[in-house]
Amino acid sequence: MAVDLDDIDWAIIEQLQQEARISLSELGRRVRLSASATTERVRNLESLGVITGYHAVVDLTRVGYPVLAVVRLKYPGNRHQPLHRLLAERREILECLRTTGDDCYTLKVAATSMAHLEVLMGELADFGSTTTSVVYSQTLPARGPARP
Amino acid sequence: MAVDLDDIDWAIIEQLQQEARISLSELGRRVRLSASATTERVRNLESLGVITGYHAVVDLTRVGYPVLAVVRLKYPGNRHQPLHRLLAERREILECLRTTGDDCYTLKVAATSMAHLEVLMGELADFGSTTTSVVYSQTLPARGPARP
DNA sequence: GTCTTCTGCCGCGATTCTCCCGGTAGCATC
DNA sequence: GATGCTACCGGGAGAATCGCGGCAGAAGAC
Repeated sequence: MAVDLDDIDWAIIEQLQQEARISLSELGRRVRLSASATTERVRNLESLGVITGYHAVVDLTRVGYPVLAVVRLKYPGNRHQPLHRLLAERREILECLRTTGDDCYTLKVAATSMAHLEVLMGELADFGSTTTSVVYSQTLPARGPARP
Repeated sequence: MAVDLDDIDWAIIEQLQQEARISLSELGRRVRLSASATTERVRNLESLGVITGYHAVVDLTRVGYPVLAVVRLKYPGNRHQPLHRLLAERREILECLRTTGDDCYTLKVAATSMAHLEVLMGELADFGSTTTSVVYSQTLPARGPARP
């Protein structure tokens, strides 16, 4: 499952984690490789599934979602289909992790207001008992892994 | 704080959330605008702080971090500096949210093995009591917000 | 030793994109 | 109707991308 990556691969990954929109020639300059060799490396990392995508990140508050919450969902049954349907419909749910422990799922939810959050919590409560924590701040800007 | 965005801005945001490395001309084609107008809009979204960055996402397993965990940290004191230092040093900590409720912080941690996770948990336990849940799977690929 | 194959890199030319500019349509304001 | 303003378009210089052939070094066969 794990792919082995040399220093240059890691340098490429670090750069693209930070600034995904730099040109391949600029990236090549930074990792000291020609543009064509860099292109080949990047394509390779993509097709190996090491790099899974490139995403713009937006400021949730500035686009109208000032409320962010972490929800833990304790889900008694085994019937996961309806939850999956909700995840697909409700774009306010930004992330959903299935975990060990008492709380089967941990979700990250964005809301336009506390009233909106209340509505979303109502929908989630259909599936089991929830524990909600509102986020004060992102202490860390989300980031990717470094070389082990 | 919130910026008001029209349909075209949202179309641009949606496209760049999905595929951040498309060219500005291609983006322009998709949102039915000339390349130069598109460029101007994107620059504007960046300088308004709506778009905060572009990041490559990697497959954690394929780069050597097969273990992902969500850690809740109950932090009794008020002295947050040491934790901030740990966050800066330890790149295995991918995300850190400060939240309401009993557990002051919620972290996302990547580890190379359970043994490695154990070490990381030991370091976090210095700050307070922790609750760790290992992640089975990401039910949802992390995504950004849609138009409210 | 040397022949073959393979891998990773480079350089080149055709196409495409980016960047910066001036120009213009629409819409207020005076 | 003159003036500014905003958002857009088009054009041209320069840069980036893409696909190709070619080359150096390593590995393996004999």
